[in-house]
Amino acid sequence: MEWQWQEGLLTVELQGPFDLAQTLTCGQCFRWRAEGEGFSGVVQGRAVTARQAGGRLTLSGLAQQQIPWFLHYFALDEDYAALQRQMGRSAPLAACIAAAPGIRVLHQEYFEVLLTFILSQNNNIPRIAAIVDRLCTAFGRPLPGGGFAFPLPEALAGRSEAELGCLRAGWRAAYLLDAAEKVAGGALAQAALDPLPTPQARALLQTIRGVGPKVADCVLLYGLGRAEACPMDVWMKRAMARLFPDGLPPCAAPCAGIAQQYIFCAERTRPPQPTAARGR
DNA sequence: GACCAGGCGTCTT
DNA sequence: AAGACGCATGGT
Repeated sequence: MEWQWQEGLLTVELQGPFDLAQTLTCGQCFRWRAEGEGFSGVVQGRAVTARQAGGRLTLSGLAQQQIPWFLHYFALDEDYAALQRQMGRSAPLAACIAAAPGIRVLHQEYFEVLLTFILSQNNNIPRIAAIVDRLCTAFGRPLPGGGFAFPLPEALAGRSEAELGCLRAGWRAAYLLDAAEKVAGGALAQAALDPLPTPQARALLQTIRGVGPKVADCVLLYGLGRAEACPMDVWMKRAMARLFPDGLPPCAAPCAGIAQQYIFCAERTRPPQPTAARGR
């Protein structure tokens, strides 16, 4: 894709479907906030602003050498037009894509995804975001332009549950500590997971306390770039069963997690179904 | 007050 | 293997 770097501002000419707002508000990330015409967030230890105007995305706050990383972060190096053509061979899936065709599955930072989705269990999105904010404020490096980086594993490893009390994360605090310790210790460092086939990586992730099948697949999909990983909670299983009584179609299997993201968003915004007329 | 929220660990059958 | 239950917190 074409891009231009000028005075700290990255301008990308978008190819294929892309919608910044859909991408940042579809429940896959927790650190972006709508601000004015665009969004602001902290990624890769940089306070970044993003703004879309039609077929053009502009980013500020990043360093020049981070350009390729950020293009990959927004999945701008992937052919989503082709991906959607492929998935759209299934009619119900095509309908889900049509509900939010501009979604892209971000390539987020592994440790951040691990912790934020541990926090997501039996929780709601606004509160997850609030806890993540407090986590960064309390344990993240302060950034020049204000705000805080996401904490390093080492900044949390060895802390006590009492020290995490300020997060008001409840019983999830103990899970954060176990995750941080295993990542900092190397056993669950990204370098240990990247070489593994997805099933083995999934099993290793689940050795962290508080990481079950759902959180593990969120980490695989959002944090480790495994597009085939498909987070399934009970709500999602019900939606899948209704939309795909014969199972997810083969055209979606290699990118089941990406398909799942369209389904999640389409279902979440689905208008209440008219119930059968009831006498009264 | 009851119920719910992108679950998981533990304890029962 | 599958189901019930509690978990801490905050919002309807």
